[in-house]
Amino acid sequence: MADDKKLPTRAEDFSAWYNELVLRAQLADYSPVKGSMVIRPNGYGIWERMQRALDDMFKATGHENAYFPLFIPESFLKKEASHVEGFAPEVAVVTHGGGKKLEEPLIVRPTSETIIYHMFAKWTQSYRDLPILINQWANVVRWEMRTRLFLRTLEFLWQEGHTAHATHDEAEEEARRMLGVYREFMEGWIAMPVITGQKTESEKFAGALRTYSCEAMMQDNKALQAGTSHNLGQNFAKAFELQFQAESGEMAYAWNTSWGVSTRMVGGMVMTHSDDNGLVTPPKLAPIEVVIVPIWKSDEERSRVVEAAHKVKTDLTAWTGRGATDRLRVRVDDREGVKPGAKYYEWEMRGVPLRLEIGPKDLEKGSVFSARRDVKAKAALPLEELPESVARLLETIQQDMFAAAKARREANTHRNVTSYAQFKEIMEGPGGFVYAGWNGDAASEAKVKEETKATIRVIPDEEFRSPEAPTTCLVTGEPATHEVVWAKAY
RNA sequence: CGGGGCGUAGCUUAGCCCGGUAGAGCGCCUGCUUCGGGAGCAGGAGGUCGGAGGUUCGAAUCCUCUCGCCCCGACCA
Repeated sequence: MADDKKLPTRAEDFSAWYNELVLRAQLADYSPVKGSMVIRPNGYGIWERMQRALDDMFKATGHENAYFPLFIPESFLKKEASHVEGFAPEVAVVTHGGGKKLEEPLIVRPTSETIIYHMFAKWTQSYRDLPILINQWANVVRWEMRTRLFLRTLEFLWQEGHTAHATHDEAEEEARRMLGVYREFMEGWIAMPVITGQKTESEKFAGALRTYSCEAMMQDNKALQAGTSHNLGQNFAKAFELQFQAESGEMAYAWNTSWGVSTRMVGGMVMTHSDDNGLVTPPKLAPIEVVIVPIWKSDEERSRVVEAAHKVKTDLTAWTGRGATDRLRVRVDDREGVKPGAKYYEWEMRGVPLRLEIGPKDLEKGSVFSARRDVKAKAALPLEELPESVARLLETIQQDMFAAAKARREANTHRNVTSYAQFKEIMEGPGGFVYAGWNGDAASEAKVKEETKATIRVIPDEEFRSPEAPTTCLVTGEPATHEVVWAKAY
């Protein structure tokens, strides 16, 4: 009986834990259409905070928002050979409109490269029109066979940046810059450490020259690709005749990049930080940072304590120490008929980072009682300078969550793995990230995937590489051309 | 699309084998007492048993068809 109030635990069934948590924390709910979901206010509030932070970062790096339509002529998808090959199986096609069969079917965008570069071509004549730095916030549709809340659904929300440049190097710089922006966001806001690097040929985006990605480790030791940035080269420019006249007078094809992150990050946040009691949200993304629970026995106490609770909320939200527009996000739970303990469990399930309890004893002492969501730590905070101490505590929580996630990743990262037998043991057992040598051959990559389900997540950027580069390929024993990170992935 | 499982109240489900007209827990509503880690008592609302057809005096239960969902595998941010 008490058991149906508890979540399945991560240890006994990670996947059941995740699904149940997403529903119970009211992040999302299943919609009547198989494979799609409703994002509820609790979940959407987190997404909105993600959007705002990222959007500011995109603007700061010179991008502007625009909006391109949902429907794309089917013929557009076919113009770039590897792109159509990559996406055709998962595209939803509209064949009828207004009660009539359409002359040309429309596809529902799985991504917008084709329509965007078609438009860019229309807008570009000279090198003076470049670069074009555009972002759009949109929904996209990919008809997946197997779906999971936030991680893979038929429709999802994302942003896709699309840029056009005069030179390869400029495009390359842009692709790398945005990868850096993603990393900064994931680590600074989601408190989710990531490894950055380049994707192998077999894992790169259909139509790209090179794909870079941010890879995070979830609590089941599986990798989550949390964001990607592509140098598209001139593939789309050629397919859509995106040309410009260079300073020299000659015509040249533009160089493009595209980069995106999605509501999948909400799933990443859940699987990085949450525990068996429910959601744990990093303060910076929490729609509610502080919940105040008043505690009383008699009616007389109730009126005093509830009044004090609202006064504390007012003091906290009026404080401008984080800037006039970044106020503390506070909620008072003064519902009657629900006992304090029940409220604690409820707000813990919903992931509120900090709880303040205010009862008669606290009022006497001139303090409130605080409880952190991320760790079991409780302490009295003096009412004097409460906003400052609350803000400090939230900042500490944010940092501690990042540190804990990073420590967990490191503890489950294996380096100096040279024997394939040892590798198999790791993948069949605890899993995690394995740094190892690779001969650069897609065949050895495919063999490992076939035999262990693990794939090369990324060819890591320099700062993540081992002090001594592996010299032999994990699979074949041949000389290694790269050090790569292997893991099972979502 | 293959293999496995399941549809009974908002949720979890009992009943089905052996037909007799639906019961529980949680949640919800009202009232009183409670309230520093998931409250108690009393009263109450809520179900064409996924849908269609058949067998039968009678179907949640037996038969046929159908729809949907979940899990496992083949595709993927």
